[in-house]
Amino acid sequence: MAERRYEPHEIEPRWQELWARERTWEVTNEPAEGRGGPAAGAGLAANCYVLEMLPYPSGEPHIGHLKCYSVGDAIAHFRRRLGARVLHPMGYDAFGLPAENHAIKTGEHPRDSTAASIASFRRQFHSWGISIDWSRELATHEPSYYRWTQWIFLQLFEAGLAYRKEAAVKWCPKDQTVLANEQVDAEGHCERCGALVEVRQLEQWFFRITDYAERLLSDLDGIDWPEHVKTMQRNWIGRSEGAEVTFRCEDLDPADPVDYPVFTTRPDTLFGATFFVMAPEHPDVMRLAQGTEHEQAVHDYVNHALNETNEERGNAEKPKTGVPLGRTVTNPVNGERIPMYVADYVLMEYGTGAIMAVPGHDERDYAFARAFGLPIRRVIEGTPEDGGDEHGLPYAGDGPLVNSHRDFDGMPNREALAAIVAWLDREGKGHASVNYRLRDWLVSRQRYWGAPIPIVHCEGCGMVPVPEEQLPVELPEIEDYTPKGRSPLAAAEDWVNVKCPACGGRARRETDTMDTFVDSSWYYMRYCDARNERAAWDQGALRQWMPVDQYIGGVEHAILHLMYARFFTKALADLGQLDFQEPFQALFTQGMVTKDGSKMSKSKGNVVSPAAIVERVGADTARCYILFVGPPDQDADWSDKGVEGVHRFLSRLWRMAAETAERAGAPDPRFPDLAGARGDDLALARKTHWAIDKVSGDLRRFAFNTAIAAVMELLNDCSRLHETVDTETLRFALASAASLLFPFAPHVSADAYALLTGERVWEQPWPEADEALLESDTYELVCQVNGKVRDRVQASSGAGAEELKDLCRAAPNVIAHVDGHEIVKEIVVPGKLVNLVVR
RNA sequence: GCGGCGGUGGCGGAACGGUAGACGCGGGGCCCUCAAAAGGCCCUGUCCGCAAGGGCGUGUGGGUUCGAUUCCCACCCGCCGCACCA
Repeated sequence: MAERRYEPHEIEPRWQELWARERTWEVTNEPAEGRGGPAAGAGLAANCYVLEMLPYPSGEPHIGHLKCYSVGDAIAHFRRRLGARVLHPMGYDAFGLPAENHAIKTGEHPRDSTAASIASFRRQFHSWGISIDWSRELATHEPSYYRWTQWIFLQLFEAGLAYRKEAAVKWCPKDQTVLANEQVDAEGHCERCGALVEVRQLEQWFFRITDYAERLLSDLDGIDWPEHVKTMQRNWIGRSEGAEVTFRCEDLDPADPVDYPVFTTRPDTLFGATFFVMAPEHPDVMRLAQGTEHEQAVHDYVNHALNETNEERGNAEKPKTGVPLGRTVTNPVNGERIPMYVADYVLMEYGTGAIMAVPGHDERDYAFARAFGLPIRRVIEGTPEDGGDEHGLPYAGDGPLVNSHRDFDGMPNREALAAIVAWLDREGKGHASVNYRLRDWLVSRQRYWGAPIPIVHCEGCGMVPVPEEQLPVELPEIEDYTPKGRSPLAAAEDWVNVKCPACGGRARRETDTMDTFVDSSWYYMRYCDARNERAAWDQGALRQWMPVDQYIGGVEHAILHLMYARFFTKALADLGQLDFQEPFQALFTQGMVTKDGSKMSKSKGNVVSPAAIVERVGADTARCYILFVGPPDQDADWSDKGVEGVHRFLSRLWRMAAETAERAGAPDPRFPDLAGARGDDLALARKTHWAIDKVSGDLRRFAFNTAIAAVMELLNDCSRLHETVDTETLRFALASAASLLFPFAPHVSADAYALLTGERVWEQPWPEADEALLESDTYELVCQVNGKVRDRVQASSGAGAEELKDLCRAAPNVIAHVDGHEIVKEIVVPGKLVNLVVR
């Protein structure tokens, strides 16, 4: 027999070419009925949408991409072979800062460097053999795509969900540009030039995601996402129940008092409020201090606070600072006049930017009161073991009210809370209220490489949307990508100066571009109808595929991308553009791939390049290894030795398949009936069916590592028994191994399967385990004495409880351990064990 | 501080409340070979023992149970997210 070698570099391109030539993985938008298939019976939707998060094309794909698409491809293949028509597309999130920074440095147009990266990604995805429907490929920087990004912006604008307002934003004085939060390091330096970042008040575009806070929160209950991702989203939305309470200030003009609402989660402690604090950014702070002895101090304090970095200001450990405003407000529940302060521990962006301070029952207010010598009043009774100072304050627990009002004193605080809110409501001094931590999404960027915001500023008409038929507003060609205090687009004078679409008068284009998260908030819908030139999508096309059945990506997108995409879906559904509420029915988050225990990075020199691995051992080995190394939702450490082990396994599988095919003569699509097999043939048939059962179950729960291990076990049995079993039995076992491994290692599996059967494995239905062969007529009964294993004996599968007890009592080593003791109890677990409890 | 995830051999990791350590890596031995590479076979938690067998073992301490890596309580350690959120 000729020596046969596993040659991935011959096998892999051969199958890739066939799949490309026959467009094997393309699906049309025809309704599913015509296709039938076993899907309906299996309870699976006949149409199934499997999607991995689209890559940001920068340089070459890294090992994290390999993991993500290996997971997604395994699921896509499995669903297909269960009978579903699977949509599995690919695209590129092509706008963004790295390409722009590269352009600033080298002068190369971002479009050119992006095109080069996309070509590299596309080439590698082909070389990995990922089953992609390439007919739907898209890139977010193409005018044919961002035309519809702009269209969606206009939908939101017209619905009042996109708006402009002044906001405090991060500003780099050296680069003369606004920075996104993520471009500022922990110490408050600009990521690119290292200059200290400032805060500036500038007009910016926002999406009104806060309108959707409640639905974004409650709809989490209906989707199949990992619990930790849901928790992160819940925390980010940060819902708090409480009350809004109005404090009145009559100091400026008694005839024209000003009302300051505050949000509190503890209206039950209202009687304990002994001062009032405003955030430094609060618009009234300077007006209030004006003319008082504190005016200069307030001015200095506010300026200092605004220039502090988040890091400095956000530190809860730092001592409380602040300045009196020299004014008072009236506590609505008892008419007390309490002093006003400005302090940086109050945040403008949460609640109303002002708080009532209850030092007796809030740690921060307590610290402030201590530092400023303000009165501290207990209004809820605690117990001595609650801790705190010599008076047991601050006390955050529950208890009856004291020192409040005769109507409420003695009442448990939770009850009092409701009663006080009801009273405030009746008096018109407050009402129950819900507050969210979530803030509106700032979407404008003073950057070149993004989708232009399709708005025209007219001297007469104000903000005018660009008419739909004029979309896309294409990016102008410019020479200099460096921002200079305004968007680089502003330099393209010919482009900026336009006629107002409404009145025909002089107008200027909006020069800001959109945050790249806008582009990626709707791409999954575009795939459903990627070549539509008349609309972003056809609703009928969406109905066939959406929502995504299985979404796959890294946890780093747990909050932003996944929240924004959910917001888009809900907003567009409200606008009648879709008829579903959630974009991703199920989510799987894959863990990171590390090397030597730490994140791969160029500076550490521990980067594993997928291209180099594929070059050395082939794509099947690389894909299989990354899924075998551990549970895919957990982090995994890359080991070159481990890769070799998987390569040996695939090599053995292919070689044995080739040898067995030769021994069997011609390939044959039929398998022998092994129901009546005996001896080793029966053992191997059983192992095969065990593996089918195991891999099927493991695939459903994303346990790819144990699925691959099961095929390894099957192959180990094949080599152990290959000389004693019938060739046909071996052929069945090996073909099954190839069939089960196909979702993970498609090329070698397709090749082995074809050698043995002459068939295309991806056209075969997923194998089904034969119940009869999963059962065995005897098994090893574990015999325990007092819970410790003392012996093992053969028992027949049909044996009853009494028979099993007898077997156990008769086991030699059981006899030795029972000797001299009394059996007080006998536990029988049929099919497993007998436990004798002795005394 | 709050929330989440995790802690099992030399290593990555397996284990519906029922034989702890599947599978792989590493290590040891052997076969094939003039030799090597490749491949194949066997052993491999730990301690005692020639063996049969036994003791100990899933971060720590308790609990529930005939039986706990698994369930409950209290801690310790590590990683991730959020954090002066009123």
